Amino acid sequence: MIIEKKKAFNSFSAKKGLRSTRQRDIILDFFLSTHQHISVEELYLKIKAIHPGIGNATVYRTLKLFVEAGLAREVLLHDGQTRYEHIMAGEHHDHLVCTGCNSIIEFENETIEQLQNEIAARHGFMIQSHKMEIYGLCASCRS
Amino acid sequence: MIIEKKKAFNSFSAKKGLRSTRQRDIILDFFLSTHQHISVEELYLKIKAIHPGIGNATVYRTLKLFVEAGLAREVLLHDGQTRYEHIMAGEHHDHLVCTGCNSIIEFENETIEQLQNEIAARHGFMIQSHKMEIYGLCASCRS
DNA sequence: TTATGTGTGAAAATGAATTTCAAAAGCAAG
DNA sequence: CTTGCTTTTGAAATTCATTTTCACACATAA
Ligand SMILES: [Mn+2]
Ligand SMILES: [Mn+2]
Ligand SMILES: [Zn+2]
Ligand SMILES: [Zn+2]
Repeated sequence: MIIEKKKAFNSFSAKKGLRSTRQRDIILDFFLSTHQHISVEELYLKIKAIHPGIGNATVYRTLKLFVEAGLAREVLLHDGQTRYEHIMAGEHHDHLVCTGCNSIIEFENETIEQLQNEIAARHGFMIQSHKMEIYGLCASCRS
Repeated sequence: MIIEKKKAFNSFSAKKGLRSTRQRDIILDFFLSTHQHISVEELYLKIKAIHPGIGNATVYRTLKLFVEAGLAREVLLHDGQTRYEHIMAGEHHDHLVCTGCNSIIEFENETIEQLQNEIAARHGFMIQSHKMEIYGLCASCRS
């Protein structure tokens, strides 16, 4: 929920001693109103259309704060741009990425996550995060 | 085996009508003699130390040929550089990446691959490739 | 309101990767 | 071998996402 995310960012800011600024509010509003997996440039252009004063450096800086605050996750696909998606606390999903139309299908699989834990344990490895991307052709691009 | 990879690259070159050049031979030798997950810049510097005439553009170009030929795979971790690793035909593995010391542990898990197939099938998706990276701390970095 | 340090935007800088282009090298035909 | 045509190469320039710089604007506490 959007209001909860705003609250989450406010408490993150407070805890970190960050100041509350008009720009961060705007960037958060726009980010929360977008679809998933938006690139920084795309988000910047949307914002600039309405708020021409906002600079791209601020958008870059602020998206990193969102990641730190746990509201966003970096998604690196295979175009040269860093993308961000919304996450809710404790939520996780992985991606089917269509190499034909660049669409993305999200999925969760508890069994895989469990197997990952076993693999890590077997190597004395402590998991912090993971990513899994399956590349191929989506149903419409196959036909 | 190194000789087999050279043969594989030769037949790829022949099939594609590529010329056989001293530079490509050198780059292939150096690539095959490196450890896994080397960045283009790293490989270029190693080569340049012995063959100062070789340019980095050629190294970039040639590594892409190796991927096309099926000898190498691109590995994108979270430093800003593209890395390449050796692959044998039909082989696949995934990575545990230590965020402490940047070391990489490789693993294979048939059950996960199977589950990936099921997930893809469920979405009418035809898999071409996939990647899975688990980030965290390796055994030595934990202590 | 003022003082202090943080945040911002424009512009410059960075750095990986790609492109350009003239010169060099491979290769097939003669 | 030589010739002629084409691909490949290296140096330098270019691209493009991202980061940094720095002067100025702004948030906040006193
Ligand atoms: Mn997603
Ligand atoms: Mn590997
Ligand atoms: Zn598609
Ligand atoms: Zn480690």
